[in-house]
Amino acid sequence: MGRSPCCEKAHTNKGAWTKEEDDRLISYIRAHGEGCWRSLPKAAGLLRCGKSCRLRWINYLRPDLKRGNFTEEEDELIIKLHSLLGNKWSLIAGRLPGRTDNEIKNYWNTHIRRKLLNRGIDPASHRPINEAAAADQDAATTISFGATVVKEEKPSTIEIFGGKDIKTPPVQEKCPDLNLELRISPPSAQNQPLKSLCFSCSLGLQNSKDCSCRINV
DNA sequence: AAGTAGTACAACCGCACTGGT
DNA sequence: CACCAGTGCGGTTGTACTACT
Repeated sequence: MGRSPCCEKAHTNKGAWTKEEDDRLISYIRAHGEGCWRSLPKAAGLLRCGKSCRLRWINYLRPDLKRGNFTEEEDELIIKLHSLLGNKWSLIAGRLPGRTDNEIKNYWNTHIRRKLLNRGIDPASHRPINEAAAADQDAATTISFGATVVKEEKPSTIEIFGGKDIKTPPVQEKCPDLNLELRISPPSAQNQPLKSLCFSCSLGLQNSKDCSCRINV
């Protein structure tokens, strides 16, 4: 049995949003707030599916969005976060106020990828391109993922970013040279007094090779 | 000026996850 | 426990714009 479609496609608009549609969406959300995207289009008088409304609002219409070019600092932060998190665009966006996952994803694919390639760095692994190619060959024959070999069959839940749970995949697929052995511990263990944290630790990646504060030592 | 290639980004699609029943 | 609806995420596509020939 298949999942029912998210909307009645025969009666929905697709493609670029018009100014009038934007205005309708903005005024509806201002009046009623976000939530219940499925029923929103009908209530707002929009011939769009809820998904489309949500995307338009989150990626384009939200008042707290920072439009315009990325700064050099933002570039470096994205690269750093990507090396730690992989293609977890929503998590990366969470560390960049005013930026959306879609925006960062697009920016990565159009600008940063090229920038890293020009530096001779493989954008997927964040290793020098020669080394990354060699690692790829290894992976093709041994199915090894470098320093981190994940044996568990089922995903486990880890907590990072102030309480948001994410699932780790059963296979570690990104940044093979990074130790992403994330701390899984009862809440009591997380209530250690806070030292001043380095960048990696502030992300919940205490055992990362990038850790400079050695909080766990 | 016209045609073509490259780039940037908005939007769509499909799948996974979550919570309610 | 299974099922389902709603939502969120990541990958991909479509298209407008710009640069180049």
